[in-house]
Amino acid sequence: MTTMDEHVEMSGAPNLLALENQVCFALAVASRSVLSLYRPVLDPLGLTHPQYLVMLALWEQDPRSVKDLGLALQLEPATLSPLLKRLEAAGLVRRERSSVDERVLDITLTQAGRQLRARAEAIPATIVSELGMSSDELDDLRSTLHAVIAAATRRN
Amino acid sequence: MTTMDEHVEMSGAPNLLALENQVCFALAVASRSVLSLYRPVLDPLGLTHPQYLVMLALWEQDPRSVKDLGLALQLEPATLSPLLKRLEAAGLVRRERSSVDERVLDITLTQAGRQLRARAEAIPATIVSELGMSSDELDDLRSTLHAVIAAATRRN
DNA sequence: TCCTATTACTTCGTGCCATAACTATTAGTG
DNA sequence: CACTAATAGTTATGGCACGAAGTAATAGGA
Repeated sequence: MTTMDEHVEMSGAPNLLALENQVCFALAVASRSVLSLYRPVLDPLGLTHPQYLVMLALWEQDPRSVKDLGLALQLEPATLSPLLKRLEAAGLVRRERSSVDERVLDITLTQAGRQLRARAEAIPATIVSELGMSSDELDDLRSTLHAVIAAATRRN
Repeated sequence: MTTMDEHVEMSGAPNLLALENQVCFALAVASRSVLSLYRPVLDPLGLTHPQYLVMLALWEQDPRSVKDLGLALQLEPATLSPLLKRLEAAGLVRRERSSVDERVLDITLTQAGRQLRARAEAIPATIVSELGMSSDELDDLRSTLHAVIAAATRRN
């Protein structure tokens, strides 16, 4: 038997190439549509969503190297490099070569960067309320997503 | 009580700003990591993942307008416009103004575009096998994602 | 009919994302 | 010690994504 929302042809054979049956499509749309909820919330803080994630990582630990941030956020250094320059231009972080290893760039929060955390505290609740989903549903979603991430990066 | 994979502080209060607790982060990483599985599979077809989704939409129905594709794929016309030009340059689609309404651009599959479908048939199974998740898990994931999409776009 | 509003698409600017090629520094080995 | 390999980050290129502004065509109302 097939699940309730799988698109099935008249013949009874599921169309494997039907857009609605693609998990990748659902993932892409879900990601874009949820992220778009953050735009109006992050705009007043002067952050994009990826920048917000970098700030979350730095609020957990600081300073951190570019490589370390890349591991935490699953982003290439080539993506982080210009992003961190924008955060520096916004006055939220400092970018300084490590004195013990000149290859490493220490990303440190500025005073303004640390203070921004207080304004960010309200964001998760705002988004959850806009989504209108229960914590149980969200917990379920998050653990399902973690399973997919594990599956997709197993052989990485 | 809290769920198994939620990050909780020593104090017992969950850190709402912890990276690992963010659904948006899990969504972004899951989307990127699953999409990255498609790259080596789509490369031989000369398609990027968004281009593949457009082809899926056109294989379901053709011709379609840019607006129609945008509704089906949840993409802005400003995103589709250059993407469709690249598909045209690749010889997969034709871009022609509708004769009944000159504002509308009819996107039509070329012979090569229709023929590409045969080579794409194998893709879903390939990806599912690489992911190594059961159909039940994938069905569950897809319906969960559809619920999130509905929640996030409710007020669109 | 004319004039305005709407619609469909395009263009522009900014930012994200990945791969590849490059520079500089450090580590490891003979 | 010198030479090579490995590591950290940057830059370049191509493509995706969105908002805002613009153009052309159509629809609707006075």
